[in-house]
Amino acid sequence: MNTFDPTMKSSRTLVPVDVSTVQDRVYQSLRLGLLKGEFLPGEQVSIRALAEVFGTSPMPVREAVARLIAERAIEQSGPRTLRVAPYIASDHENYIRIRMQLEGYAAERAASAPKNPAFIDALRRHNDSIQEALDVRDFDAALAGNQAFHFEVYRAGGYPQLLDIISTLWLRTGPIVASARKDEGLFYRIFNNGVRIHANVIEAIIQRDRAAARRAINLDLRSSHLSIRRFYQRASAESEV
Amino acid sequence: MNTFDPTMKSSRTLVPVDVSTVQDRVYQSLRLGLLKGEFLPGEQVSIRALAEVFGTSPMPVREAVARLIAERAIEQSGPRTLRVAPYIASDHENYIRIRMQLEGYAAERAASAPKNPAFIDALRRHNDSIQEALDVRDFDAALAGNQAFHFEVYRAGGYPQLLDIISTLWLRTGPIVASARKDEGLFYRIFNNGVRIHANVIEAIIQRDRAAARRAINLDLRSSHLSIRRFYQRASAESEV
DNA sequence: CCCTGAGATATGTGATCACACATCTCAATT
DNA sequence: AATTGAGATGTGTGATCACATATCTCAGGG
Repeated sequence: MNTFDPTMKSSRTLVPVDVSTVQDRVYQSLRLGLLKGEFLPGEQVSIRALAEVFGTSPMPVREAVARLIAERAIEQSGPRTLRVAPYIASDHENYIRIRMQLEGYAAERAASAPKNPAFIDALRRHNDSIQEALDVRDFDAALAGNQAFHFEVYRAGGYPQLLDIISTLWLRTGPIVASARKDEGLFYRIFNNGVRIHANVIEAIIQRDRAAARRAINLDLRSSHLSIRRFYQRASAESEV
Repeated sequence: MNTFDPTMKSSRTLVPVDVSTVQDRVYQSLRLGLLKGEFLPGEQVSIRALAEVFGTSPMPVREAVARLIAERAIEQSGPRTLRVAPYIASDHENYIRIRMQLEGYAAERAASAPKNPAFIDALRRHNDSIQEALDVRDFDAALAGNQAFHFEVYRAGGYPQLLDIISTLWLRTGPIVASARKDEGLFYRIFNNGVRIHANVIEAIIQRDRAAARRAINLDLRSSHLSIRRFYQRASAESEV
């Protein structure tokens, strides 16, 4: 009798189906939304409301939110209230310090990793895409390009575990950076400055200069941090008037 | 009419009651169990079984486990199976590298932080407690002493966010280190060696020598890592016989 | 005018049920 | 003897319900 031969599958069009769970997809969706700046720092979120948006029961959202709480991207601000991690100047500065350690380390390793021409091309392409996005005031694309550039570097220098931790840290600071869009001038300055610094990162990697690569990445983090801090200082000063 | 004056509470015995949720307590309990080595790396866990142990419904355990999954302390090894993160040599080495960056950084900062006599005393006391525990072969106490020593250092040099991330990393490597108890000789050697290295850490902190503090902490991590790797290599070689 | 407290509303939390499915056991088939 | 597949069992997953309580609104009393 003819039986199904799994080794034949390459000659068929059958392909593995998606086996992910609802909570996984909700989690990924929330994660992406946080990175894209669709949530404001400190914004209150509700499990039921999110469930309605996703068209699911509250159950999968609960699980996804529990994971985001563990990653400190969402926090419990009261006994029965959840919110996106707010901007707190001192906390944010501390996170930047940690990111400088880890992302600087990853950049160092990227600089000393075996060179690959396609890799350098990719870095240039990502950096150019930021500039192009800025030219047409497409801030979503600028954010995406910035993220792509950084993770291209870290992927080259980091192992999966390092990348994973760095991702978690981006998840925490993501809404904060993204909220800089509120001030178009500020946003433009941050990322315009970033493009120049990224060029230094690329140069350091080409030269295999570990220390310079770390310095450049750290400068990128620090300078955008300072701009954002000024932004929030000004914003809180205005709100007090 | 006499009304209740909350400012009087200091003269009464009334004290805030525990408002933590069940899932919080379950989470803390699981976390402590992982750090104390009550779970083996790769050990399968079941939500329902844990719920029965805790005397709750599966619900709070689900939430707690979701958080531990996000912290990579527990992982989904299959569609409907959960297990404690197993020992995988290359993964563990990567985590050690990350820990060297972060814990080394925290140690550096501890060395340059303003000196406090009570702090040095606490370090010595913790380190002595490890030695005393080893003398009577009390491995639980040795593990606890080691953890207390390290976090005393990190608390002095780290801010809450750094401490938090380091804690998460300990949660992942906790069961692995704790499992070294299976080989009493190995365990004794690791921690006996650790006590000597800790003395160097203390000395570096007293001397305010940042580089030496980082080196000593990194040596501690690396040497115990190498011992554990040998332990697992031997164990897997035996199991193949 | 300020404070109190009742009532309405919305929230996370926990329990319970139903379900799909991975895994194992073991007898029937080839 | 090896392989198949039915059945039992245990698992995470998702939906639903019940509940305590935080927050807000607003009328009543000081």
